[in-house]
Amino acid sequence: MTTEANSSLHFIRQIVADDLKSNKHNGRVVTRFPPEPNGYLHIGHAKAICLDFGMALENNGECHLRMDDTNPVKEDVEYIDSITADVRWLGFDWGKHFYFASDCFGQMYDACEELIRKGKAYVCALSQDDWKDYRGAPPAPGKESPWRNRPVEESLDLFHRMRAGEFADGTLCVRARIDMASPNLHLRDPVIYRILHSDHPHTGDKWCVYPTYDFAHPLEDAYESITHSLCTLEFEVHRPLYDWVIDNLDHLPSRPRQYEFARLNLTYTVMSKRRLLELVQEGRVNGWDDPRMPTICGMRRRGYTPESIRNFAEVIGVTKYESLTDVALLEHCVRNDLNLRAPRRMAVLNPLKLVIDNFPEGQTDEFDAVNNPEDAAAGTRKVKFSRELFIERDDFMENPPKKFFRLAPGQEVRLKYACLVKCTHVVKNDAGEIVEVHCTYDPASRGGNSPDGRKVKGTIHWVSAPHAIKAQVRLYDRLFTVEDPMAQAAAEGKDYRDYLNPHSLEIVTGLCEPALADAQPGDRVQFERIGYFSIDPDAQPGKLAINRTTTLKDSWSKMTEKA
RNA sequence: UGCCCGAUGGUGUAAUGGUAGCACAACUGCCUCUGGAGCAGUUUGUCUAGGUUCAAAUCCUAGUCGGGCAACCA
Repeated sequence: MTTEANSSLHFIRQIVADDLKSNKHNGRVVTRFPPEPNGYLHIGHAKAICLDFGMALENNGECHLRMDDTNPVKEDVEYIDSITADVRWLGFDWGKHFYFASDCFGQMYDACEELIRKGKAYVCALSQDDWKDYRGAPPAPGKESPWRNRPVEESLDLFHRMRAGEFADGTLCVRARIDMASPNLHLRDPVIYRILHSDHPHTGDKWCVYPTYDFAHPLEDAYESITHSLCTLEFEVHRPLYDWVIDNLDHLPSRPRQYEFARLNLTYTVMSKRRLLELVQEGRVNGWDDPRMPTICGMRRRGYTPESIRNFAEVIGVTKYESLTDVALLEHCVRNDLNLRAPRRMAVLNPLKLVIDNFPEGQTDEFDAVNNPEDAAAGTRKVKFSRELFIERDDFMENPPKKFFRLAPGQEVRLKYACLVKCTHVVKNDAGEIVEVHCTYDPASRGGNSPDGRKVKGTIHWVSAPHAIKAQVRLYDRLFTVEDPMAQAAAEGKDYRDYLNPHSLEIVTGLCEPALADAQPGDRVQFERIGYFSIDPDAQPGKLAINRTTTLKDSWSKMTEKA
């Protein structure tokens, strides 16, 4: 699919273009996507991935995939595989540039030593609580740590012994010696190395001291010769520290720059790793890849295509303004994509029996059905037809309003691809519910044409009762009932979970045309007049499970809602 | 509160001192063997006040509002 966006020159593209023009990095563009392996990737990450890889792709550069694993307490190998799989699925290739920040722990340790030797860092023994007092609150300057002027040799010795495991967690740390009076708190002697007696998912028990993000990140970027280090807005105030680290170390292979853009927020969902983790752990959803989750694996399972997500990332743009994007835009992107590629099938999700009284019992007919009206190459298929069919309960009304074009007593309708039928009467059960609709068909209308050119406004889908196959169909809807669950919760003094949509998943047994029997997990189809669906990996041979990706636009339901 | 960042229709964005445009959403109409898709059209916008300029969404100043930071998280 071609991108529908006009690929605007957003500010990051502008910066890269300018740098290329001024030959700032000798014509190179090297970016990186640096996830911390402590959670699953979501649509917000997809935006960042598309940006990071996109800038490289557009400029003949390279984009590295780097596990930012500097905190063993929070990270787990479990996440590494899912992250690489998700990035790959989105369609990006990091080539040989797959890195771990932890592979550079040795160099970072040396860099920290260099700072100490230069008198630009020191080992501090202040407790975390005391440190808070010393750092001070914004308007007033902080107080210097009593260890700030510790002799270099002593700091060096302590640092070595920290590494040797002589001290307990939190007893000592290394701080950069910057400026306790800075209005930017991040410059008031920030911690750059801390003691963590914790096995690391990647380096095992090799280390018990670990660099903090603020120290490690600029170094990782420099070691990999990153030219444009793109991150989200909350790191803006960290940039002076990022630059300080780069500026105060010798022999760094490159001089990377950090640029910040606004993260993605989407309506009717939450995006923070912590919230998503809660939803999973509390069983509010069925795992990280629950199709209601905004995770990449969830969206994949829901039936989203990588193309639609990439296109979405392009359409929403890149700015420094924190906004809330309407999920309708995402849905538009997937419809737009699937409309062109998803084969059409017929399925009835809320069945009502339809009997054609003038069609011989036990006889079967067969009609040609178009697989995709948007793609002639998709060809046609045969659909079986018989005296007893199922139609959608919504497609029949005993007492229809004026503009109801579907089936009603005395009204004629087209059974898609098959023939015209006219309703003669209905059969009800003791409770007064309609259990059967009886029709007669016009034998001259084979294939669904009206031989005398009479107008038949309604066309409905159907399945042949004896030929239909059952499927568990999962109808997914938005996870929350309000646009911004976090903001609403804060405003109303509630919890975001209070706004979980109790109808975000409805499971029904659908009756599908026989062609669905061949469907494989991951296949996407459009059920005519209903929506786009994807075969779930849960599907067993003969036991289909199907997820609704999104509904089709439905102007009839819009009319009835208004009435 | 101090520092940093930002503000263009309902939403997301473009306009790089020179006609405020695009997409989504909404609404009309046309068309249709998906009330889908498609086509045509309509409605709605530069936070406020000053200034610079022939000309300001754009530059300057002040204000207002919103976001971020104040973990030995990232």
